[in-house]
Amino acid sequence: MFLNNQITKLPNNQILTREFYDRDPRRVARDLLGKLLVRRTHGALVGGRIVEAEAYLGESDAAAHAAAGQTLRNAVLFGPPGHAYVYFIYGNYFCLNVSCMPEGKAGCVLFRALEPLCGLEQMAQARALAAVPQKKLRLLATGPGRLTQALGITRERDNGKDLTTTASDLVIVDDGFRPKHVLRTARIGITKNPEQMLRYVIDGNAFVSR
DNA sequence: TTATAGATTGCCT
DNA sequence: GGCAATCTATAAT
Repeated sequence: MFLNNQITKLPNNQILTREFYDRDPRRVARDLLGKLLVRRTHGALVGGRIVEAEAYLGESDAAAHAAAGQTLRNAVLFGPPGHAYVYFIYGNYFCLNVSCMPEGKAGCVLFRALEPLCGLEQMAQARALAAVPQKKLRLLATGPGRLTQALGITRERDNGKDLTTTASDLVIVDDGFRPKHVLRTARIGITKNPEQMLRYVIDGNAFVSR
């Protein structure tokens, strides 16, 4: 069902604009569900549909990197909206966020899972998987660490990148898809401020983590 | 200068 | 279901 739904073209006019991200991260996270996150390198498209995302707020949110104020590491969060914030976690993985809110105000959305739609081979290769077994498609880009690995996202390569320009090789586009039902749950893996319902998932989608 | 916790994953029992 | 691996930012000595 996924393989015969592959994407071959990405019209530039469907790239989400800076205004889209210039809002409360909770609204942005909700609206990012169903959009496409795609890496385009020498003509090839690699990516899929966003099915899970988490909102991180500013100083009021103890779980957010911005909670302690601006540092060298989290500076992107305080910059203009629509830029990639990539950080290294647990000595092994990168996590991809997009900055929200106007310049000077922190806030972001963490991408947690994709439904793979294009470049499955490249993703499998990037994930060091020998093949793409139908039963294990979830292993390609479900989970924030797997997602970044599948798209080759690193801090050096992508941190601070503007995701709203046609020149960017990493973009988020609207192909018209609208999720039927969205669920809100607690965020995963955090210890501070765990009770807030800031994780957004497409209800019933098989590529949501857990 | 040293210690520790962390927005995870994969392998172990 | 439990836990080690591994790097970095930040807190503690």
